[in-house]
Amino acid sequence: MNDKKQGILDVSLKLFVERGFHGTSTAEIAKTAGVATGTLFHYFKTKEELINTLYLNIKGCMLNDVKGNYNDKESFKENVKKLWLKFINFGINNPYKFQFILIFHSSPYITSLTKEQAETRFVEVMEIYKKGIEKNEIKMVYNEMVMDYFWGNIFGTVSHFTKYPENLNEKNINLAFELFWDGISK
Amino acid sequence: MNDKKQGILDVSLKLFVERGFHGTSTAEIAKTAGVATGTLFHYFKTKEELINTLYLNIKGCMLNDVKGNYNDKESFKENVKKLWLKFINFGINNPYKFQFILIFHSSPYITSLTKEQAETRFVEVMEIYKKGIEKNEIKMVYNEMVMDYFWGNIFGTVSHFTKYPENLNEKNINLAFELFWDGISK
Amino acid sequence: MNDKKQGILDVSLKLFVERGFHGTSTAEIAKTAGVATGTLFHYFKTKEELINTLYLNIKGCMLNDVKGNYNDKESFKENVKKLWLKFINFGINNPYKFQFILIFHSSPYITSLTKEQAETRFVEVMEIYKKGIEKNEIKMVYNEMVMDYFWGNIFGTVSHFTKYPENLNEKNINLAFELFWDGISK
Amino acid sequence: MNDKKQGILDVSLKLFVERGFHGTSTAEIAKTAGVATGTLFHYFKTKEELINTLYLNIKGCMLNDVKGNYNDKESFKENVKKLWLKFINFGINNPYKFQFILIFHSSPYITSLTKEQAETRFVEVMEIYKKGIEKNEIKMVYNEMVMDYFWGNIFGTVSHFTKYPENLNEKNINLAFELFWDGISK
DNA sequence: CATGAATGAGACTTCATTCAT
DNA sequence: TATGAATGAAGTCTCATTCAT
Repeated sequence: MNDKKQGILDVSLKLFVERGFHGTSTAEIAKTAGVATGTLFHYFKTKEELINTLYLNIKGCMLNDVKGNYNDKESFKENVKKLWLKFINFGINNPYKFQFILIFHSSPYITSLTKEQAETRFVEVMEIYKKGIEKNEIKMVYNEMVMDYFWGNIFGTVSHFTKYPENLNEKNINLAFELFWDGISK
Repeated sequence: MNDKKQGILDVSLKLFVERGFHGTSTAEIAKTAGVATGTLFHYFKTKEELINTLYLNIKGCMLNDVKGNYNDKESFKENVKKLWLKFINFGINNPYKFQFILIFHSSPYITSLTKEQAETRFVEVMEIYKKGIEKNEIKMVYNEMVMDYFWGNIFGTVSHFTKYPENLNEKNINLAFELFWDGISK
Repeated sequence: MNDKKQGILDVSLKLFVERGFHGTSTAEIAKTAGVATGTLFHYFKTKEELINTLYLNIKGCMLNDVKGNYNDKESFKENVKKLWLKFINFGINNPYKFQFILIFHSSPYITSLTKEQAETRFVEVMEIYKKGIEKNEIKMVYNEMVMDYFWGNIFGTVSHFTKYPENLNEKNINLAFELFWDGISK
Repeated sequence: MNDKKQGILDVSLKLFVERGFHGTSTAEIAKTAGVATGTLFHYFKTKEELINTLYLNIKGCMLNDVKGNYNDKESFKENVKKLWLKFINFGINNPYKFQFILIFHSSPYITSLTKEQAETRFVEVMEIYKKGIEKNEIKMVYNEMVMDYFWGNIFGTVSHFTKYPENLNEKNINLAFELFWDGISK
């Protein structure tokens, strides 16, 4: 992707998270990115197109960081932990992107088309839990509740280590995972 | 509190949650509340004072719904469950207020003074967990992590039942609590 | 005159001079005067009526301070000096009133009716210069030019002693008068 | 300078003089200048920046019209008369600019920085009077009083010829100068 | 007489977007 | 591609004035 286009996206991420959609002006995005306002509108027809592109971009980033196949040679718990860790790491290493997803997940500026596009590829990532039920390793809880338990925990854990970076170490990460695991495991 | 003032606050809650701070105009708040724009600014010097007042109000509501003393005649788990349930019920019965807290908890429009005022009274509510550690019923996890585990779970659980209201029944609530409890309990 | 009414007028004078007509709100006048906004409008139907009343008041003050009969026992110069001094003293002792007259003399908020009412009584004060021409003591200059020479000098002299109050003493006042007198006298 | 920017300044001068700072809306300035409101704020960040720029502009105009070197081949009186005339001509030919300076000279909208910038270059223009004292041609009056006598007279004289343009001719101008000259000369 | 809540027009300013260069 | 001057609708907030108490 073009340097200027990418620059605009990078700057937008930071500003949209810090000040919200309407709180960030296209003029400021352009200025911070070091381009003219006209240039911004050359790459993105409207401000909404910009934020929708950004949303897809970021969800794509997260997906890349998080995807991976189930490894039959390891235990189910190991497999779940790997996935959990990838999400946690993504959140810790990309706080702006993580926040962005949280904030704009249910915002009216992201069109339903965009949300749909972003969602489809995630479903397969979550298939892993079906294995857990098959293998009788996790509680008999319906899918949607597992998902929301998972997300709530990811959210809480990432928030925690972002707020208290001094607590971030392997021991505490493992501790946090145990809280999560003991919740869903049988 | 005055009728008109309260009307403005009620309308603001809905609109701020649905469209964000900058996405909601004072003109629209006033119009929806059935008062003149001047009246809004008669009660709140600025839009920021309005949202800060609203924030304190809503945190106050939540606190009222949630507070209560530890009952020594019941088990520790029972006590925790009661607190957890109060939060969940608050979230389910007041989805706008719950969302509002989530969205504006870390927004730049809420001053640090406001946040401070809102926070102080919450600390004591959470003291309950100290009992759990004393009684050796919950895992040896430091305070802040328990809190964030708790909040993440509340967030995930309320989100779940708000998204799928058809799943809301006693059985599922109990299920959700067991996920939470098995996570922190020894 | 009523205490509250007078208070409003006093406060208005100061604020109108410092911030201009539109720069001063009726709310601020009322607040500074220690009355409710409604009270202000009880005494003055509109903001314009207030400033017009004030204008007439102040011109009246100046006239009172300045009037006096020609004394045939003293020289013409003595008579002129007395008049000149009265104006200078009025300006120095009432800087706000003096400024107010300067500023609002040609403003659109003062109606022509008000100006007319204020002007009529001043004409006779100035009749003194006719004596000077009769007595052949001042230059053959037409009336309007004498008036404007006089006013320009009053303005310059008062401005001077207001800006540099440390220079205000009898010697310098006399000096200033000599500058004036040597200009018009033959 | 840009056409539109200059147009805005020209219109502002007229309106600020006729209706005052707060009495003139930016919308009206823009409309009268034939530009959009946004354009006004493209060139001037705020209404105050506009009036400050205007003030510096106008003081610069006056300075240009008025400056000139002392000519040793002519008498001191001739030199003073030339300076005096330049001010009078400026005032008569540019009544709006002259009024503007009078009105906004001591207004709170003009920042002290602006006033300072405008003042510095004027001091040297006035140095001429030092020659008069050296040459023993003018009265022994301290500097500041000469300046204020001068300004008062300029003000009075310009006001006069602006009010009564039918009196404006060489004879009356000379007459007015004699009033001034006889005042300060020995 | 006195109050101050309530009004809505209008003030200053910002902003997404366009278009000639 | 890239620019930034220009636009005018819309935003926040102020203000003179009214009126029920």
